[in-house]
Amino acid sequence: MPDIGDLDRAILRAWQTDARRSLRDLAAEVGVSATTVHDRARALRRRGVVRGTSLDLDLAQLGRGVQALIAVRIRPPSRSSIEGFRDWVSDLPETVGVFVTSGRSDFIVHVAVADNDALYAFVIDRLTARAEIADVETSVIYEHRRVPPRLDP
Amino acid sequence: MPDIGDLDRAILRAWQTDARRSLRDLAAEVGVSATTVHDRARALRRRGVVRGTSLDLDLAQLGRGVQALIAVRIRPPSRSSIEGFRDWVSDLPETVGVFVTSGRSDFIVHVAVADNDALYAFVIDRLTARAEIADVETSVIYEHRRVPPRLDP
DNA sequence: CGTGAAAATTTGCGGAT
DNA sequence: ATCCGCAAATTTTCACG
Repeated sequence: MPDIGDLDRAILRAWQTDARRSLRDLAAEVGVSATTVHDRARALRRRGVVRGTSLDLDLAQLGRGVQALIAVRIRPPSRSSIEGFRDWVSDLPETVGVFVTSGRSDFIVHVAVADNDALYAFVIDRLTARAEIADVETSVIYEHRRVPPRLDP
Repeated sequence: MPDIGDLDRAILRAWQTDARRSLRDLAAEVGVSATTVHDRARALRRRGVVRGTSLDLDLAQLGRGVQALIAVRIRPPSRSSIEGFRDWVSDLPETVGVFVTSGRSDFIVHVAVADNDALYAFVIDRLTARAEIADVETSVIYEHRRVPPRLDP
């Protein structure tokens, strides 16, 4: 588990602000050549440090103005139940994220739906159709901020 | 609030799989010219449908192998308390996401730290230093999946 | 890690439907 | 209002030192 290099960190820090920034731009910011950034970026991808690049979308403008976190408790909390539910819920069209957690609940499911009616329907029609669900608790999201992870040198 | 067009949806659907895909590539997949994709992509950015592009990082490889969701209850839950805490917690180096929610808690804070000791220190040293915190409940994240929002035609 | 050159992409402009 | 072709500017990519 060798620590990641300082140059890689600097590249990621600059790259993180905009996944589409040009290598040339990144190179100028971190003070190396574009080729070096190219090589490092490729290596970071290959090693899986950079898993991919994604779009930050305004879901409200895409017809899904209501988001919620739904805490779910599964019974029994066995591997097969956990993995089965995880895979099933990941593929629902409403789901935008799934956390498998310790504590009061086994899952926190992050969903985005059209409106409150759709949220209610999701919880009482789709979720509770699964026999392994022991308990559900819904929290509406008023605001959600993603914070770019701070990468200190 | 006019609904977004079918072409825009198709572009976003293709673009979403990799924010760095070339316009040419996207154009080939959706069946229009690269210029059109360019124009649409720019318009989507300008309108804020696409807020930005981000890197999907493996935080474990960056020395932050433990993630958690921390439910926080604030007293009083007034606008100034809520916004004050939100802004403060957003800027902590451990924070990678902040949800402002209804329900049992006012916030769900998503953090990534080096190890369990760092998590414990974060909760009992940093968080509870804020006078407005009434209650905290920590859930360790065993697994976290981000799901690209499904954009149906 | 860098240089240099070739290949590919992005981007602005004008024009067609 | 939408979409495309074209060509210049820029960026990515690779062989080599």
